[in-house]
Amino acid sequence: MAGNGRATLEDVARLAGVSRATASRAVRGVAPVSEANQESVRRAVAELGYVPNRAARSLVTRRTDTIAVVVPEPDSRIFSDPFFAATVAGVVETLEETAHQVVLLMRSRGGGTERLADYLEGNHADGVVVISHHREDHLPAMIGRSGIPAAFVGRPITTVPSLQYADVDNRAGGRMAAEYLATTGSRTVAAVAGPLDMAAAVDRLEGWREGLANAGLDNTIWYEGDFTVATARALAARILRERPEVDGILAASDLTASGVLTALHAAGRAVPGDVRVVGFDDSPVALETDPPLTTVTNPGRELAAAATRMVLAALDGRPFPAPVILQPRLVVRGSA
Amino acid sequence: MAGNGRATLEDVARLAGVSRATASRAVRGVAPVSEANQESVRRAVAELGYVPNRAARSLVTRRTDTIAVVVPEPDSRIFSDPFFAATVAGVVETLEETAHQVVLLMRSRGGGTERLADYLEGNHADGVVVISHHREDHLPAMIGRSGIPAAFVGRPITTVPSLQYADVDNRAGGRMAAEYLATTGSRTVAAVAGPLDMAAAVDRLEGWREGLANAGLDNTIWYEGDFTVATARALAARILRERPEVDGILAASDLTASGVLTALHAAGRAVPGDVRVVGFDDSPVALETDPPLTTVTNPGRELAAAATRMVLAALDGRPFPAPVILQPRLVVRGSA
DNA sequence: CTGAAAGCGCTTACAG
DNA sequence: CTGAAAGCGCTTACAG
Repeated sequence: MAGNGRATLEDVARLAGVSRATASRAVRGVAPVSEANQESVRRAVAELGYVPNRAARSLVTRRTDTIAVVVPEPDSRIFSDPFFAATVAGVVETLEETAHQVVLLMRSRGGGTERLADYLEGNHADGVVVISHHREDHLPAMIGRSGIPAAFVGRPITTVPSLQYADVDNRAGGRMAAEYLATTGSRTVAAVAGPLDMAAAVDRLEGWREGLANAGLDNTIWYEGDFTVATARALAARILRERPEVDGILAASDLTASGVLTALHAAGRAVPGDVRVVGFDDSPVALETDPPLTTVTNPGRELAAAATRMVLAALDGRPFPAPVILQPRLVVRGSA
Repeated sequence: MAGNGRATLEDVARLAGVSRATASRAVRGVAPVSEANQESVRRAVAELGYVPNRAARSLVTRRTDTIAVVVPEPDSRIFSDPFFAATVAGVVETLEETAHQVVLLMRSRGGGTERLADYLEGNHADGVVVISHHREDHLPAMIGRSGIPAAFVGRPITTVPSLQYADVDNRAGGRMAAEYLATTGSRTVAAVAGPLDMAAAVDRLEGWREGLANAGLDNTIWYEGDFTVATARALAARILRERPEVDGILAASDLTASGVLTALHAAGRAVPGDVRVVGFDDSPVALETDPPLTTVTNPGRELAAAATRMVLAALDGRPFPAPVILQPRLVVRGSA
């Protein structure tokens, strides 16, 4: 056994009475190796508690068996949004099955995205899944330059050909939400959008406006937010001041909707009696608010799993032909 | 240059006109190497865009320059708690400076913690920071067995000698919260605890009960929760049913408190008029509720940074002598 | 189906 | 301060 107490493939081979090459093949389960040798190697591995040395393997295979999850957000609060939490879980779960390790890359506080670029260009990961991408992080270009297999959770806001992603049809979702409010009685509908440097925010806003226009309602009352509760509250309060006649509010996320609800409560407006509210995400938050949220589905876990599988596919040399777009559903609960 | 287009140390050495050994020393910035050679290596590195191969380095140094963040939770919703989000950010930030990569290890859904054990015992990481640890994950024992340098964010619930951790003094924090309610007028105080398989929940509950006893109040009205909003709501509703005379509620976290607030609103109880509420964490949530929360500080980011530095110190062979315990403060806002 | 040999890209005694 | 050489622990043609 090696000096430091950890068994090497050499030890396994010796104990099993085979060559290192055969031991290597048996350990990895790649043909061809006789049943008898397979068995003795298996036994030797168990007895020695052998675990392959990742670095040694990586050095020759030129793969790191590492996928980076890139969260180009300077602010950790992003995690507090259940959508992103689900997203991270989706990546981790999918990669568990393939024995890839998941490296977490965040944007440094106050810093830019250079560190991300260095990491990616350093070939430290085989592939990357990008979560929560904003226009000015320039991730699509950076990734294109590095040539690393990648997929985005959510459409990249910069259109780059060949860039893979998985997304929900946010525009259709927005349309559904708006048309629902319109067809069930709301006459004056305002919207609290997400940050317009993110594709999801842009697409939902477009969908809302389309839906309201289709229903013959004014679609010009909207405010740009940032997916946080605090901003949503402030904007909702402002809406009530500036447009007291509003009887419906479209929120860019469930977290946004919960902020809207708080503002409505504080102003003494009943929900859904006076003002009806529709969220987006169908996250656990939708069940925790009072009343529970009518919202649009946006399955973060599945989207992340799909994006991860895209990266895995690219690594296998069989890239996906097209983005994965999931159709959203409207879930009606108490808020509208 | 290497066949695959990436420069190796060999290429750098050749271009700089030095040996590989000298190039290696210059790249790492370890003495001794002459100024002239330092400069030519620097130039060669820049020209070739050289980045050291992590695997090759790791193979000889026997370090991976990787720290694992272990989140032994089967449920990704844990991330949605701003405290944990802050904690992850604290680790990532601290490790940015040292060029360690951060591997994210979660417990598999429905599965146990064997995968975590395999990973740790496989020497894939140099050290580990544990976040959100429960009694039955057996992480302290597992880590003891593997011998890997580790630190917990939050006191491990199983007392193991030499185990390092950073925590806030949860008991003192609980006491402060309870005594504050008692000395400012609450007569019947109930508590919504966290899950009692976590040390933070146990310690806060003890602190509350001590504080209430010190003030001569009944300290037997408490319910075990799980740090989620939904459970907190249900328990608060139950408290109002079973103990309608309650005029103060101690919540195990800000998220818990927000659930309590929702239940109180739904029941038509004014806060702080009828019932006063104190949270724990002083997270962003405390500013988002209505009214904003009176709460106890629990700086997740700093605790995580401290735990991370403990691991780093252990890797340098200078382990911390004792756990880091931060003193909490009570922050008075609108809810009590 | 199997093994001897080369080689992945580094770091680190060692000798000078 | 510098360089030649060994070696970290694997995988992979290649030949048999």
